[in-house]
Amino acid sequence: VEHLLSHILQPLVRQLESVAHLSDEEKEAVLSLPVFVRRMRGDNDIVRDGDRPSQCCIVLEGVLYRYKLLENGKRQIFSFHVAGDIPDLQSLFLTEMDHNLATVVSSMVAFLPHDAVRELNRKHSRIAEIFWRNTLIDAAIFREWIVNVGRRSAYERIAHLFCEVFTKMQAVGLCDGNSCAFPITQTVLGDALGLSTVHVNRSLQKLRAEGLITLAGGILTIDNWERLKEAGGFTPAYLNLRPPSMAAE
Amino acid sequence: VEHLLSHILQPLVRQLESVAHLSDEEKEAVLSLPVFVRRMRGDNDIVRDGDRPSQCCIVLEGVLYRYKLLENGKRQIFSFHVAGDIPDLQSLFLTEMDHNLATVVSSMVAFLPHDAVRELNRKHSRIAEIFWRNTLIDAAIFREWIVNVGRRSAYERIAHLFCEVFTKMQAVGLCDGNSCAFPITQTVLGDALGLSTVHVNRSLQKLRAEGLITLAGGILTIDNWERLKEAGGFTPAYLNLRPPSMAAE
DNA sequence: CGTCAGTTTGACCTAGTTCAAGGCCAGTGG
DNA sequence: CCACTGGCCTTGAACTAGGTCAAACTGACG
Repeated sequence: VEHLLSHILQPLVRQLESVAHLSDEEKEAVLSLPVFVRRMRGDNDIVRDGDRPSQCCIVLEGVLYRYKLLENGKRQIFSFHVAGDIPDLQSLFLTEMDHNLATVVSSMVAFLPHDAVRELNRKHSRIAEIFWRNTLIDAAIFREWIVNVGRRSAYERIAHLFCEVFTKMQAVGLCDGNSCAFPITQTVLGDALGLSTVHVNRSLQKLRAEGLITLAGGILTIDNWERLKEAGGFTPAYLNLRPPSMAAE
Repeated sequence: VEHLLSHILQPLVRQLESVAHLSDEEKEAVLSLPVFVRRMRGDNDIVRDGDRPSQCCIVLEGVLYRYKLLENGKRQIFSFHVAGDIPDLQSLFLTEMDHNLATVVSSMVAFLPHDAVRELNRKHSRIAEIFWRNTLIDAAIFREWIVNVGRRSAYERIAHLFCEVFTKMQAVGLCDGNSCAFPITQTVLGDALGLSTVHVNRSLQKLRAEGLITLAGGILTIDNWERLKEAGGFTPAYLNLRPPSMAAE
């Protein structure tokens, strides 16, 4: 078991376990996927709108994000991804990318051929189900993102995003107490929330002034979880995480 | 073949064929799914946030929509569904609903037990793939919806939504020339686009004044497709429709 | 003919944008 | 060791897209 814990794809297993139970055999199967690992500098596209990738990628370290660019130069971001996530699993069945995938900061990424995933799915229908489930959770997060951008104020949007990111990271063991890495500039934050940088800045200050969070040096600290949750109208059900007790097992 | 064309689930087959090819055997398998059909009045919930449905539903006629309600009473809609759509296929793997599904107008809905879908998936892995693919397209539409709400003006948002709805309906043969049914009130439109009713009204008038569309009596007519597309920044790639030539076959 | 749901209009208001300028590092190169 | 970048964050002032409230209008339907 020792070698499993130190395996390079361990973050993937941890992520899968945050939403479903895996047998030892299934873990073994996942870990033996043939991947090609690459470190990438920050702010770099990995896959672009219009590409037809033949592999999907797994975040091992760092942060990725997905976005679209409009004709007028505006950018909309619709997800952030941390260690263990497979941000472009959808490319397995949607041949042409309809958006871009890029690094926020320097990251380690594993590339996994579609064929290998397909074979894994064929052999382990349970894993295929979990992958499918993962893409469905992705969609559930998009739905909530729509609510966030469509119906919440700037202040609420930011609070909500912080809750979501923190909860997801906690589920895969990437938090340290009530802090987690959050190396995201205010400009990027604005593009994720449909806001201008200036207004993100001001709303952020309000969040700080009210003692809900601390955000500095790329570290987000939740100073008052209850009030932050309330401010963002956050309810974690849509993330479909296993209850912590089960996840612990 | 005659009985196939008049089969009650024919709209489902047509929808599946708009995104993937189906063999005769596969069509037969889909059509023989055991469903329970029900007509529902307009503006009625079918499944609610928090429910744990054991079936999913297929629109046979009419229009459904999915939405969430916020604590403060605001509503955000994130999709409309027409004949052939399976709006809550995700409930197959996400046990608890994170949103509501309701009728816009009086509609005919077929209910399909999860067990039957699972069995179909097991027997026909190609169909399972197509279903998966369908949920991925759902997610792609959500992504574009985020862009719409996050980064486009009211005028652009409405134009974009019209393009999307029209294109989707055309793909399943629900348009009549450059017109299609669009029995959606301005209030509902506002909740879909993150706008107030008043502002939807004014933007709509602009769209009309410029001769891009006609919308009256629940019928949407596209008067200038090119300019409407441009106004909404619409590019249909994300819908992952098969090219019309293939779909025709 | 009244009612009810939906649309339209007007007037006023505010959350958020835009533009432009400073401030604050951390890193680089002399 | 210091000056000089170049990101990023912060601030201020003016502006505008869109929201809110409230009333009038329209048409369908019993």
